Parts: sequence; structure tokens; C-alpha cells
Amino acid sequence: MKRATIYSIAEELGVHPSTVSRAFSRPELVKASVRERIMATADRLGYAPNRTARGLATGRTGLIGLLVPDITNPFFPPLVRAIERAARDREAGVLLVDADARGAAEPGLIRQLRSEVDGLVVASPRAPSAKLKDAVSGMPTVVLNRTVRGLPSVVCDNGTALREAAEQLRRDGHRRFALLRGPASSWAARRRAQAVHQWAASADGVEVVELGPFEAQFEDARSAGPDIVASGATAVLAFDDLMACGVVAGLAEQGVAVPDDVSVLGCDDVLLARTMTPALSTVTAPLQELGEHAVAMLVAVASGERVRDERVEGVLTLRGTTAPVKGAAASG
Amino acid sequence: MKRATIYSIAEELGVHPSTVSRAFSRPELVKASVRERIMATADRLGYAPNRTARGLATGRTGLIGLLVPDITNPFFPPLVRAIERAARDREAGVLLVDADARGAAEPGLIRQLRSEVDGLVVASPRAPSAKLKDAVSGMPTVVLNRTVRGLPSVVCDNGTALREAAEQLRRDGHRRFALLRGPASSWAARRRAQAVHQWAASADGVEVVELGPFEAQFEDARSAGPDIVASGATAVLAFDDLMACGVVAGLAEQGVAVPDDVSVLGCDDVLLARTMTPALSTVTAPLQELGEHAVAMLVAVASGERVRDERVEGVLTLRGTTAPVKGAAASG
DNA sequence: CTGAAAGCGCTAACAC
DNA sequence: GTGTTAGCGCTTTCAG
Repeated sequence: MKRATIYSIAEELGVHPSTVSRAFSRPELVKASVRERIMATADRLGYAPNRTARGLATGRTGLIGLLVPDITNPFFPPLVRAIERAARDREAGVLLVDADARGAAEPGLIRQLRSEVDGLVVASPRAPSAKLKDAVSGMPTVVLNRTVRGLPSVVCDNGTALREAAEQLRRDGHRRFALLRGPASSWAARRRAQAVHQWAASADGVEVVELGPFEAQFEDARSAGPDIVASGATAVLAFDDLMACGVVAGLAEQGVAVPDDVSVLGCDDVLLARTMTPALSTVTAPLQELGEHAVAMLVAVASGERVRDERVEGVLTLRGTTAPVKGAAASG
Repeated sequence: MKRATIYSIAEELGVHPSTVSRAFSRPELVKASVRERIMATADRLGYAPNRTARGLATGRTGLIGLLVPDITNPFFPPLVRAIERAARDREAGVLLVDADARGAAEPGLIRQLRSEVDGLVVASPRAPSAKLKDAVSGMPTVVLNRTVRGLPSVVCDNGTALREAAEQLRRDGHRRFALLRGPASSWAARRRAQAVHQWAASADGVEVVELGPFEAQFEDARSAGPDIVASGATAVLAFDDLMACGVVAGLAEQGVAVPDDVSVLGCDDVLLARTMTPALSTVTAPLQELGEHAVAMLVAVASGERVRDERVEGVLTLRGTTAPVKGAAASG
């Protein structure tokens, strides 16, 4: 038994197929009584509009393409969920593509995606702006957590929270900070480092020594343990939670206790942050909002509206890996 | 400037559009010389077949639907990646739907997905078989990590590795085991519990006390700390890594050290397992294979072949949370 | 091997 | 409000 079409239901009811079509796509154009009969037999027959046919007629697919650089990075799953949810709320589907952490492949993947979707949400922290722009050209696109001249973006600003954290640590007696930088080509890594340096420049008597850049991996951060100890820092600001977690492990191997000897701050508040012991102090990104904004903006862009870049704020979440410097009374 | 079509390129070359169509869909039917000219101007014009149009004509979408119960569960991202990759290798796209941990919503989501894809890969550990079967009926489907009568499935069998782990612990002097059961409705939870009980029944002088069922969450497992202590177990077998991680935290709160006082085993080998300190002993699932099998099977099913259920084996990965019973020499 | 023609299921003018 | 009529871009008989 084949799937029902507007024709089959039109025939049953003695109306014209286009009336059935309207009942679904522009219900307000159809007299209520007719519309109801249509709907009734439609779901008796299990009819649902054929998206492909609709797509061919309208030129839209009802799909948004989502590119993530590495879905196994715990930052992304909640974001993917938020986007998928937001898309579903708008009756759109999400075509997911994972770049498998191979940044260089991203533009190519985008090009493949393009032809199958109405718009793109792209999290591509590493691809050069020019290539990225070229790959998405002509397709409604929103970029996530980075800015690209000429492309709408929604970013999470962690700078404020990061500075707040640093300031808090300073009040707690910390004077020497280690900054573990994320990947050299990562936009977010640049921004976070900037925020910290900027804070340091205006803060009294603090020093920050920058380590890295590192790949944002547990192992890399872990093996930085000795360097951190050597730096003499009492507080370390890691690029992200995974690195922070590695730092804690690496310090433990050096016999230094967190937070008793050294404080550690992460960023992103991924699942990991809550499951480690002690729980990680970090900056929490409002991913739900971020995803919602991204999809909303994409819809706006796709319908030709002008949009303004969106920014959400990370909020500081102090947990168990930060503490006052040992033996030091808090000082302002 | 609009996208090129078979017409635009046919016109340029003075051939019929259907020849162009053939050049792409059934190249062997077109004379080589003609085909080459077609291909040449095709990519000069940046032509790519319109998937929507092709879909309408063929009745296929080139998409596979992937339902996951909770993408923020760290078990799924690597699996999603594997499936997406396997799909891409076959020129198919993945339409992702996340059930947001609301098991009851799964059948409904599946029904929505159905109409937009050529086939379904469904990870739905909790939905009742009947509802699941009903929701996918008539659509090529492969279910992941559970079996449903009449539906092809690919599962990861952890039973062997789990028994092996238990046996190893027994040799290390453990006699009293706590089994933390996963969600009551979860197929995997049932299987894992079975495997352990079955082993226990045939092992000499061991006792397993079952705790739970628990939701597979960190917090739930953590709060089971006192019960575990009360059970007198020296080894705990947790449903999954997240719970195992919670157990370690919960035990720490009770002043019991892992692995010195109590050994803990997880299951799945998610990222978390490698980042905790000490690193978690667990059962590693070959997700790459699992994903590859799933889409290969789906393709087979979709083209009408009969397929046999596929099974991959989890392998035991002993790390830092398991150790011989304190003060006890290993015993056979 | 290639051209011709029909049709996939729906939408979108345009009439009535 | 609803029927009419063309397509959307491709595949797929069927002829030749």
C-alpha cells in the first residue's frame, strides 16, 4: 500500500488536489469546514506532505546543515542538542556532519553539505576565515563561536567571566597565573587568552605566564604538569575543561594538590567538570540559548532579513578546584 | 545566477537532458566521449545533481535517520561520528534526532523522521519493543544495542568481557560484589546484569548484591555510596562509566579509597573513563565497527537483502580502579 | 547509445 | 474560496 498523496485524499473528498495542498501549506486560505474534512481523511489515511516534492516545488529542503569540528569533544553534544531542538521547533531537520577533528577538511565538507540544505550552522573554530567564507558563499550561514567578517555569528563571550574569575583568584591571594593556551588556530583560544592578558595588564602585581599552545586534549595538558610547577604559578587558567582536567591529573602526578597547592579553572562546563573530584571551577556557557539564537538567526538570514551578531555570556561557576592561596589571608 | 541543471548543460552541448542525467546516474550507459564532455562542462558550471529532484523521481532521499536517546550521554558521540562517517562513505547524509532523554517521546520522533529518510538507525534502549516496531514499520531499520524481534540489530556484547573482569577480580581475592543496575527499562542494563549473575552462579564462593535500578547518572550513583559501603562489597560493577565515576566519588565521600579499599569497574569506555584519576577500568566498545555495521546493514535491508543480526564484542580494559583485595594474596 | 515523453508530489500564480 | 495550469529537476520507460 502506497503512501497517500494530495491526490488520493482529494479524490476521496471530491475536491481539487490544490485545495488539499493549501490545507497544509496555507490553511488560512481554505474554508474551515473543508479544511477539517481534509485533515480528517488525511490522518485517517496517514497522509503527511512529501517533503521532497514540496522541496522541489519550493526550492527549499526543510533541512539545516550543522557542521561540528569534533562531536566527541564534550562541548558539542549539548550544543548539537540545542540546535536540533531549535530546528525541530521550526519543523526543520538537522543534517549533521562531523569533521572528525580534521580542520582542513571542513571547507570541503561544507561544500558538500551546501547543496542539500537551506542553510548552514557552522562551528569551525580553525578553518581560515577566507576559506570558510568561500565555502559557504551564497548560502545562508551562521557561524558559531567565532567571528568572520561578513558572516553572521553567535558567540559565547567568556571574557567577562574569565576576568571575574581571575580577579577573584587575585583577591584570594594568587599573584602568579599560568595560562594554558588552546590550539593556535582556534578563535576561542585567542579570545580567552586575550581576555586574561588584558585583565592582567590592568591588575596590580599579577603575572601571567603563558604555556602552550596546546591541542585541547587531556593528555597534552596532563603532560604540562612539570612546566606548570616550574612556572611557580599558584593558579592555572586552562583553555577548556578537558585541559583543566588534564592539568589536575598532571599536577597530581607532580605531587601538587588541587586546590590546596594550586587552583585550576576550566572553561565551558562540560559534563566532565561536574564528575571530576573535586568538581571543576569553570565558566558555564548557556548552550541552550546559543543554539536557539543560531537557528533563529539562520531562519532570519534565510528569509532575507538583516541580522546583528548575537552574543551570549558565559557565567562563572566556582566549584572545588579554586581556593585561596595556602596560608594567605584574602587580600583586596 | 541560478544553479546549473541538466538542461543548462545539455543546451551548451547540444545533447538531450536525459543524456546528461544518465551521465551522472548511470554513466555506463553513455558513450565515453560524450560523458567526458558532459562532465567537463558540468564542473565548469559547478553543476551537481539536485538531490531533491532526484529524490522526487526515485523515491529515495539519500538520507538516513539517526535517533539517539540522549546525545549528551558520552557513549553516543563517538557512535554518532562512526555512523555519520559510514553514511558519508556511501554518499548518504545523516538526519539526527535527539530524544533528549525522554524515552516516551521516541516512537513519536521516529514517526516524524520516517517520512524524510530512506532508512532508520535507532538507538532506543527504553521504548517498549511493540511501540518501537510499530513506529518503524515498513521502513528499513536497524536497531542499535538491543534486540527487537523481527528487526535487524547490531549490538555490542559486553557479557564476555564483564565475566572476564569479574573472574579476574575473583582471582584477586574479591568475593563480595555490588552490582549497580542501570535503568529498569534498559535492554543493555538487563543484559549486563544477566551476564554478571550468570557468572556468579557458576563461580565459587562469590556473592553479588544488586543495587538499583538507577538512572544512569553520576549523581544517582554517587549517592549510592553509603549503600555500597553497607553491602560490604569489595568490588563494584557499575552499569556504565558515568555511574562508575559516580561510585568513585560517592565512595570517596565515605572515606573509602579506590582501588585500595574497593575496586570499581565501569562499562563503555567513554572519554570520562580516561580522564578520571585513577583511570577507570572498564569494557571498551568498538564503536567504529558498530557504526559501520549498522549502516552497512541498513543499506542491505533497504535494498531488500536479508541480513543477520550483527554482534561486536566489548573488550576488557583494566586501568586504575581495580586491584587485588587489600592484604589478600591472589587466589585461584 | 541517445532522444522523446511521462511523471514523481507538491506549490504557486492565475482565473473563476 | 477553489479549480486550473504549469512547472520544480531529475529518472525512466520506450522508441529509434
